[in-house]
Amino acid sequence: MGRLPRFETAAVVSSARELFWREGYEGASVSALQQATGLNSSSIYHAFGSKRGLFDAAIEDYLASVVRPGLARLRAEQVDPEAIVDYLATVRELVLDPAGHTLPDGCLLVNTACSGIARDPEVAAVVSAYRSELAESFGRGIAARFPEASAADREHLTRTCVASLVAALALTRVDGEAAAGFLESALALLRRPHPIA
Amino acid sequence: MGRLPRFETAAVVSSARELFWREGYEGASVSALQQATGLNSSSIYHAFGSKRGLFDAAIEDYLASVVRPGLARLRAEQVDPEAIVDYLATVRELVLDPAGHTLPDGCLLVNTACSGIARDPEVAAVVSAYRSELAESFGRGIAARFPEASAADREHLTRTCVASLVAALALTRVDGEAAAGFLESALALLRRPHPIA
DNA sequence: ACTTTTGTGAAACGCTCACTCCACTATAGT
DNA sequence: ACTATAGTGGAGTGAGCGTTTCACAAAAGT
Repeated sequence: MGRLPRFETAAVVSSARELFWREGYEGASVSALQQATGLNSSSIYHAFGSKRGLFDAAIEDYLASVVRPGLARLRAEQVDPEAIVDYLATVRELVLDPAGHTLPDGCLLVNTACSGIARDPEVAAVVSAYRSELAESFGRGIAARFPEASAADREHLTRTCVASLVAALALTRVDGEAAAGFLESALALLRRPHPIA
Repeated sequence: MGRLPRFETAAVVSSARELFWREGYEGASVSALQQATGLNSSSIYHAFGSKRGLFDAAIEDYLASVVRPGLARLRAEQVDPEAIVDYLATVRELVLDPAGHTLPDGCLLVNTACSGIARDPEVAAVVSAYRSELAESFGRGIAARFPEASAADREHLTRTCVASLVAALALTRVDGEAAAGFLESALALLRRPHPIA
């Protein structure tokens, strides 16, 4: 019953996600969100309650449409020993793109962690869960690559790889070469025969 | 000639630096800066030209008063082989502080890199130079610790340590334990007898 | 056909933003 | 003492912020 919406929620959230990714939560004004989504503010507030509600939806969409597809091979039942290397090498290519068209704004969630809204406990929990998810996926990739290593060594290597990724995404905007360097050195660790001497 | 200022520039910039660190460039409003510094807006604009001018001064002060003193032992002529370990261990303690009173907001420059103002080329250059400065200092610490390692190995280890620091500072706000974990794993690399097997 | 429910459009809300203006005060040089 | 210069206080600028309101449009259930 009632009038049908003239928009597709998925497309709206996807547009909002792009804007938040580019401009950050504080930097994406509601009027810019109106332009990006094609909805006017009354529809936005009707559908999502607040700018914050749309942001939450955009984060969910980011995880579902950007993060998890990228991690798919690391989340599979059988993990390819090359999967973790391929993942980091792919991100390295993206941040190195000279035109900067592919991954110009780093990671929506890393950017969020460094912004004021990260003081909101719910937002902090989402970013923290994202880091856990990265760590779990990377851990599986590293276990597949170094099956004979100790759990402690794999744990350290996993955290180092996650740190290299987070740092690369944090600095993509200001220095793509440096970001690629972080990933290159993480790859160097993964290309050794054993994780720890 | 002319009336003398009723404030000390150093104290004003230091207060502004704290506010920008806590709230970010966009998040620190001019009226909040008035409260923090004790100056009213006309004095701020007279002395610094713009909010952005005060921000630039705050960044300079951050480098001079926070970053470089911390790196002092790594910038000395003779670098202690323990200096790089001590540095990372100290940061680890700071981000782990349960009350979060010591380093609650990560790094002013990392936060800046993840915000909208990082698209300004001058700001990007300052953050990029900060990363270079970190890398050079860490490189010296690692050369002192692993004098017999190859240049390539030291380079990789340096970048991995810088990445671990940057990632820890990026996530301090949302997950201090995870930030400490990044540093812990970097320390594990440094505590091995040789950087690469 | 009519009621009920829901989405839409446009205008406006009070508020804060970065910034400016100007009269006034205070000092240094002459 | 006077002039030139520079800092201060306070009110005010227009623009933009997130959000709300409300009359109206459109579709589902009876």
